[in-house]
Amino acid sequence: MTDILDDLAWRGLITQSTDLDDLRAMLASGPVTLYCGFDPTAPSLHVGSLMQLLTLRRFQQAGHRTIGLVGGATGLIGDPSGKSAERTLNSEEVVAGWVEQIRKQVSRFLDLTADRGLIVSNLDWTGPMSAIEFLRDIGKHFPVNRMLARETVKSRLDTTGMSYTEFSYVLLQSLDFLELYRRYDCRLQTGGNDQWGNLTAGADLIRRVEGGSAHALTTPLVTRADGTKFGKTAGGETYWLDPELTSPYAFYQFWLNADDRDVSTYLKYFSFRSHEEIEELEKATSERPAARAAQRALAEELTTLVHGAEETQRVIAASRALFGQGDLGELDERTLGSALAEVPSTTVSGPLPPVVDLLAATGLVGSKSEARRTVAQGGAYINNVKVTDEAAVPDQGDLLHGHFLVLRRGKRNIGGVTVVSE
RNA sequence: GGCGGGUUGCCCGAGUGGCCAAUGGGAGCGGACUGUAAAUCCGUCGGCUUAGCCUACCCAGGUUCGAACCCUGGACCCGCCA
Repeated sequence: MTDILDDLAWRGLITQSTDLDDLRAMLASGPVTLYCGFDPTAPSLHVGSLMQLLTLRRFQQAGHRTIGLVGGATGLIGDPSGKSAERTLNSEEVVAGWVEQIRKQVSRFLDLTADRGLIVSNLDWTGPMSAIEFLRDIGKHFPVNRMLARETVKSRLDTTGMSYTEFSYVLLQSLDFLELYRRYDCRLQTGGNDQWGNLTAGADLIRRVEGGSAHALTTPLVTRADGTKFGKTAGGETYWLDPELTSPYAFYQFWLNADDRDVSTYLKYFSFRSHEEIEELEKATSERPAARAAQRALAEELTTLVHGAEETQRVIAASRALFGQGDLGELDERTLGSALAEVPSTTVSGPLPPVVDLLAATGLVGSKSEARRTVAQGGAYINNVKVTDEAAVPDQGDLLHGHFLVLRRGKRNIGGVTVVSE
């Protein structure tokens, strides 16, 4: 088996780590228990969290024991890392609901059989703890002058300020590491690079309290060549892992549309393909970028990982059908119907409404005004035929197989209309 | 506590009684070029039952034929002094 650290390093997945030689020796001497935490700050994890999930998975595949921690407690407090302003607290009920969602998602990526991996919530040990206990046993090990020197705190002191609640966050996360060290002999915590301070604080606490040695390892912040935020739509919406929040089709398209300049980096970060296969794909990208072999491979692999093989085949088929060069009318009814089931759609019964209304109904545009504008600018299509009249109304003859319309806005936003009998 | 400044569309920011749905920039969107890529250029950018109407310039009142712009009260933010 290749050394896990060598693999991570090759993939560019190590940004910072505590004593690498020591960590390497530890990992080489036998299975190590490690963990990574996921705070319930939303009902779902997103593509950014994926990197952490997959890193845990890599460790697990290398024979180590992984713990996925769900932040039932920390999610109630709010991590100030990387945040420029105080966040509003979410209610306990809301967070409790999210904990369950996140727990399910994390479980998907880990092998939880035979003690190879487990899922915990930090509320289990933080909940029963008294304030006095917390302040005496944990707080005592955190000198305020050192806390104030932390980048997260410093930047906020000069600007928007920070509540005691968020100020204390690092203590809770450190307590988690200590607790997992005690319970499971957990020796390593991984996380995004913005977590470095939180991770090392935990390792320090373990040293102070237990005299033990524990490590921290961070992964890079994922960037995009065009400078926009990774994992967000152009409009700023997040790509979630939950199929209810981001459809598998949209998820697949997200990866498929990766910039040529980024795709090789993403393959290394996110794919489980071998180094050789990845190098092959890199070569393919530089030789025939238009074929987007790397993007296709990446999109297929990750969609499979997150949404399953079956769903992935459906979205690939849908993408192929809808973006194909051929006539949409030549697709058989079943293929077309399934393809449209994957994209934003609407159903109508009764007389067909104007194109403008249909565009708005599918969500392809935000308003009818926008729909009119799109038509006026020549960016609206029905069944791949440009719509030139703002008042256009499709007729029965436009319906494919008697009940489908394929709407398109711009180059790559496709929606569907299904006509049902009343 | 005292004095002063500010709050405008997704963001930044101009506008100080009618010509303002509101200059300009950014983001977004569409087009051209391509490869469902990038860069570039062009266009567009509150909503609607679209020659018109409705809603909007922190909130609530008022003055006026007419207010984002004037007056009164309120909320929030930011400087300087203490």
